[in-house]
Amino acid sequence: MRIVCESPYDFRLSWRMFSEFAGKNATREGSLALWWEDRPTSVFLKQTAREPAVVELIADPMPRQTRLFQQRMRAVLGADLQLETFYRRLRRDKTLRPVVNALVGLKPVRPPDIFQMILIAVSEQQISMRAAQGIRERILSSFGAPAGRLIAYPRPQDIASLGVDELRRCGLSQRKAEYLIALAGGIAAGDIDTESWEHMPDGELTDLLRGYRGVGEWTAEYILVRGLGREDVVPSTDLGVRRVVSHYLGGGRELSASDVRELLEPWAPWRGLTVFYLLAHYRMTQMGLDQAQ
DNA sequence: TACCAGGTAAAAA
DNA sequence: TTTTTACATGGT
Repeated sequence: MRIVCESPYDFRLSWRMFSEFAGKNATREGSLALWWEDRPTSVFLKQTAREPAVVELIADPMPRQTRLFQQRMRAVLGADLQLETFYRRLRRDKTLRPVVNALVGLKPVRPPDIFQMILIAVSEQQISMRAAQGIRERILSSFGAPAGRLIAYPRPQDIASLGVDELRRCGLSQRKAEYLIALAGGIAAGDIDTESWEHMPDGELTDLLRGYRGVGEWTAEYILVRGLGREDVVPSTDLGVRRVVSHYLGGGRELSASDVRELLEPWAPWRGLTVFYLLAHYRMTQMGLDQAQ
């Protein structure tokens, strides 16, 4: 299967950011596992051309409804995201110009499934990314579905039927286990209609999500920007966001959430995407830029 | 060892 | 109504 993406697009660079904490759900080299047509499925992705940007994809087993699958993969890759206007705007700023220029073709990769994103978000509440990753690995091992060498995240119906202590044994807190089981049950039963989330306006959807137990401001915004590709949404209370915004735009001083909102105001309607670029640049600067290539 | 890490809900004040 | 507390793991 062949996916043509809006260029510029650098798949390797983009995938690095996604796969860093993916554990057994995805490899650094460009494969991932997901449930598709009721089967755990492995997908292998590789960019074969730059201009136009083409990603070749092989799925195992191959989906029957290839059009829907292609649509999903386009969303995962951010195939329709156009970066040029965003770049033109950021390059007018002398601080952000080098950030953009170091990361040309970077797009946020979306988790292939919205419940997977919910699970990631809840697991990352409060504790470090590393600690959360360990917990997710145990959830994958215990309740995920092997697909080749990888493991697909459990579906809502898989989590809905669990007892709280089964998730606690993976390292989730009592509370988080309750949140996830209730959310999974709501989705499995159809009371929570994640399909309808796709086309709701940012503010309305954020409010809806915050109505669910376990989903506060941070989690709702995190799901919107990372899970649904909402380019303007920023979890401004997020410690990592406050750190990078301070580093690049705030002169290194400690920032409150409202400081973050104020400093990012000029970058609408790409505030979320701007922060993604800052986070990516910061991370790569820490690791050394050569490794990023 | 203690404390913090890409928060949240519920108890206490 | 606002403030404080418990919670889970992993790194320092």
